[in-house]
Amino acid sequence: MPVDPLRRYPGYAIRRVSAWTMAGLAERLEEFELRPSEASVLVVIGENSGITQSELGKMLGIVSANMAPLIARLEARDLVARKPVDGRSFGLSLTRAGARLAETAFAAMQEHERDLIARIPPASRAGFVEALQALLDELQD
Amino acid sequence: MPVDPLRRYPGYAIRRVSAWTMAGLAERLEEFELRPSEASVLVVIGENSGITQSELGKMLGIVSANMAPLIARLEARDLVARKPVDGRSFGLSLTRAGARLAETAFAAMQEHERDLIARIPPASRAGFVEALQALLDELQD
DNA sequence: TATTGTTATACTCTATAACTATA
DNA sequence: TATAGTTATAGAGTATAACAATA
Repeated sequence: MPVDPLRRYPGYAIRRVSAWTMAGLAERLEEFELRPSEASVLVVIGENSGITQSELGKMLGIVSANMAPLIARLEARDLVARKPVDGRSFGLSLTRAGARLAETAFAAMQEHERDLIARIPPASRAGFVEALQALLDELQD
Repeated sequence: MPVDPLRRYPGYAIRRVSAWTMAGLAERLEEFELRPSEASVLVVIGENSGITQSELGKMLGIVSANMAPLIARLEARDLVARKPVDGRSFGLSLTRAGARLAETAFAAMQEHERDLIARIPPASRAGFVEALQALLDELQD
């Protein structure tokens, strides 16, 4: 009987869908003992060996204050190595174990993405992806 | 020079866009001293006077353990009134001040939604909204 | 037994401020 | 002065467990 006055608003829908899909991804990554943010960091380092923390943070929208302990955890697990590039910044790279885990985690993430897309009516998939890309471009600044 | 391997994935894009738009909404609601979750609760109660906490939580995806303190805060500010409907549940309604604030906050939320839509290329808006509705329907269970 | 609401607690993501060290 | 990174702290949303009271 109750009426939901917010359902029709895309911003509200994004919020709900995001929370839902992130919970699903977190569950999927649990077996690797990786949070979503940690998995995305591993994948990005794997594709950009030598990237610095600040570059990584800029790409993923993670402020440096949060990046520091995140990288520290991955380094403590011997998944990521840090080598000074100058006196104040580090080049990040994956260890053997890190590269292996990044690949497995990325596969899980891609499977998760496929499951998500599969739930969208085919006719609206293209517009959905285009709109998200446009919004993501907006926030790249 | 660095390459972002995640940009093209809609699930990842949803996560980033959600965080961004929610931060914008939170900023917009700051002048009313309302969090996004509190504002949405006010609006839903306004449209469904007498709704119980459990019904409200089911609609908005808020578990009862988190609904309790949220409602308590709104009641303490004299925005929401609780009347027992039976020995264990309460019917929620807005006070005069609550109704006034709900209306103002809803207007701000709608303005925020308009700004979001305006950033989407017109050609992909329909698909975007349709896809989100389909996903929201999925998670209604 | 199931439902409603509460309390306590914890996790994740996000953010700001203050700081050190280096460019 | 500006940049890279660190530490401490806080806010917001989400979640589970344990519980009391009621249906």
